[in-house]
Amino acid sequence: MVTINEVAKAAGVSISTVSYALSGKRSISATTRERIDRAIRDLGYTPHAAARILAGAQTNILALSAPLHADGHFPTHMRFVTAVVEAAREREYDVLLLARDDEVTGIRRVAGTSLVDGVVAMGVSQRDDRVPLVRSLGIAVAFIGVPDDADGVACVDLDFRGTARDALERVAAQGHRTVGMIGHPRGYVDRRQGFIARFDDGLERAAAERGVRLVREWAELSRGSGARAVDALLDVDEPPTAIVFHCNEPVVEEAERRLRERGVRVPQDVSLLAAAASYEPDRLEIPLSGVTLPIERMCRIAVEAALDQREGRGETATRLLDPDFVDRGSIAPVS
Amino acid sequence: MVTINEVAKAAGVSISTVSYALSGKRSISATTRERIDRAIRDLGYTPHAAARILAGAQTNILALSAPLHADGHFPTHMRFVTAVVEAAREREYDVLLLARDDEVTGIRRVAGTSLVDGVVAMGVSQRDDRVPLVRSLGIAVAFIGVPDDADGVACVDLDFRGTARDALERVAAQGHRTVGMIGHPRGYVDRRQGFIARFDDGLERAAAERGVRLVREWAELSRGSGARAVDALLDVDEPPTAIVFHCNEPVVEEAERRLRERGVRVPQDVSLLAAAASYEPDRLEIPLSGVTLPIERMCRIAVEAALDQREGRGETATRLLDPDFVDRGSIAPVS
DNA sequence: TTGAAAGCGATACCAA
DNA sequence: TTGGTATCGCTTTCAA
Repeated sequence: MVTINEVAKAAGVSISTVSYALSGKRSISATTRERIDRAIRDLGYTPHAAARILAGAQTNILALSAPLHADGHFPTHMRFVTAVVEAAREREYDVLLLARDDEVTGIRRVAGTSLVDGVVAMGVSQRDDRVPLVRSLGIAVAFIGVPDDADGVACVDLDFRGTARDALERVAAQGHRTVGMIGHPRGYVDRRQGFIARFDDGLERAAAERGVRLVREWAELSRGSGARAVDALLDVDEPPTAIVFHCNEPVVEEAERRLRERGVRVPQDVSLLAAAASYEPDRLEIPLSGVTLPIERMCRIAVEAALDQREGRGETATRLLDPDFVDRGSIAPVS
Repeated sequence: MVTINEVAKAAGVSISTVSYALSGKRSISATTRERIDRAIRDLGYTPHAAARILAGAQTNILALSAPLHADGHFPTHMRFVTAVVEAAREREYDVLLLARDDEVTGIRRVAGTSLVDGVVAMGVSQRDDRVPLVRSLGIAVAFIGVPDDADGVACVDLDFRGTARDALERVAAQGHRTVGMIGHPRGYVDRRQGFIARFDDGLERAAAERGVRLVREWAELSRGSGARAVDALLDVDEPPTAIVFHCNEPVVEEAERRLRERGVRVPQDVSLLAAAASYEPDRLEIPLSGVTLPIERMCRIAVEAALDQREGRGETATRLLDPDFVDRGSIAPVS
C-alpha cells in the first residue's frame, strides 16, 4: 500500500502539503502541485478510506435500508435501489445496502459504528419502526414514503392523494359516473403501506365530491387475479365506464388481455387510467394515460435530503411531489 | 460519540483491556468483564468502524459489482443482489453496492482506498474488463459467471453445458427426435454472455450425439416475442415434439399462453422443459419440469470464495454446479 | 506558500 | 490477568 507519507517523500514536501493538494483546501504553488501530482501518478497512490474517515469528518457512505417483503414487486424495488445508487454517486457517495437485516438492527449497526453519513429508507410502512429509531439515533435520514408519524424526519413521496383526486377528476370530466379501480394486493394494505391508504382516501373523497360511484377491486400478484378483477368489475348490472389502475404491471397486463378477450375496446367502451405507475405505461399492449411514479426523482431528492441534513441546511419535512399526467389516448368521453 | 476511552474510564480499566474484552482475544477476569459490560451498556458504546479498520486488518465490507444492463431482467438481478447481501451478512459482512459506475472504476475506487475486503462480481461477460483489473489489483474476488479467461480467479456458475446436455438427453430418452428451443434475447448473446454460448454448445453437441434435430428461436423480453417464438417453432412441416426453454419468465408465460390458445396440450402434444430457470417453474400456469438456477447457492459460494481468499485458504478455480432436475410432469414420451 | 505535530479511535505488542 | 503505548494513514491547527 502506498501512503501519503511515501508520496510526500517522493515529492519532497510534507504530508500536510500533499493532503492540501488533494483536498484543495489551501493554495499550492504550481511547481509543488506538479511534483505532487507526478509522485501520486508514479506511485499509484489512493488515499486510505478508513484513515480519511477517521481523521476527517465524513465517510462518504450512505446506507440504503431496503427491506424486501416476500410479496413485494422485485422490478420496482430494483429500480429504487438503482436510482438511489445513481443519485448517491453523483454526490461522490457509495451505497451500503441493508436488505436482509431486520430493519432496525442494520441501521443501528451502521449508524452506531459511524460507518455511514446518513440513511435512505425505502419500503416505508405507516407505523415504521425505523422512524423512532433514527429519531433517537439523531442521524441524517430520508424516507422514501411517508409514515404516519413523520415529525422531524425528511420524507419524499408522490402525492398519492392528489394523484387519486386528479385521476378521478379527469375521468369525471369526461362524463364517467361509475368508475372502477383495480388496486394493489390486499397484503400491501394489511402491511399498512401508507400510500395505498392515501390513494384510496383521495379517490373516495374526490368521487364523493363529484357524485361519482366508485367500484373497487384488489388484485394479487398471482396469475389470474388481474383477469378476475376485470370480470368482477364488468360482470354486474351497471359496470364502470372507466377504470383506474393502481397496481403493478403484471396485473395491468393481464387486465388488458382480459379486456381484449372480452372484446372491450379502449377507450370506446371503457376508459383506462394508470395511477402512480411503477412501470412504463406507454410500453403496455394498450398504452395508458396517467401518472408515472417518478422513482428517479424521488430517490434523488431523498439522497440529497439525507446528505444535506449533515450540513445543517437539510429539510426535515415531508415533500410530496405533484402528479404529472401524460395523455396516451386511453381516456375518452363516456358514450 | 462514546469512545473506548470513556468506557475504559467508566469501568476503571485500561483501553487495551476493553479492547480485549470486546474481541475475546485474551482472557479477562469475570469481575473485570462485568464492569466493562456494564460500562458499555450504560454508555451505549459501539466501536467506531473506521478506527477499527485502520488499526485492525479488515473492513468487514464486501463490494458487489452489479452492472445493470438496460435489457437485463430486473427480478433476476434483484434476486442475486439480495442473495449476496444475505450470504455476506451471515459472515458478518456488509455489502457496498456498485451499480451505476462503469464496472472498472467502481472496483478500482473501493479497492484502491481499501474500503472493502473483497469483491463479488455478477453480470459477467465472456471478455470482462473486470478480470484483468482484479488480477492486476490482486484483490480477493469471486465472479458469478465464467469469463473466457478465468485463470487465477474464483468463479461460480451453474454448469450450463451439463444442464443443456441433461435437458436434451431427458427428452431424447422419451423418444423425441425433433426438439425446439426458445432462448434468451439475442442482445444477451451479442453482449457475449458466456452462459448462453455454453448452453447452446451443450445442447448442440448432445443433439448431434443423439441424432436429434434441433430447432432454435430467440425471444426478446418485449411483449409478443414469446408467442411469436412458439408460432415460429410450430408453424412448420415437422414441428418439434418437445421444447426446451432457456429464457426469462415473461417469455415462458407468454409461450404457455400461446400454446393454450393454439390448443396444444402439455405434455400430450408437446413436452416442455425449463432449463436454468431464474424463476420458479412450479408457479407457472403449466408447471415445468427442469432445472432451476440455484441463485442463493451460487451467491453463497461466491461470497465465501471471495472472503476465504483473504485468509489464504481460498480457491481461485472455477466451480460449476451440477444441474438439479425436478420432475413436474411436463415431459412425456413422444406419441 | 509550506511544515511540524496533535489528534481521530481503535488494535495489539511488550511489559509487568 | 492487566496496563502502557506505538501504530494504522490521514486531516487540520498552529507556526513559520
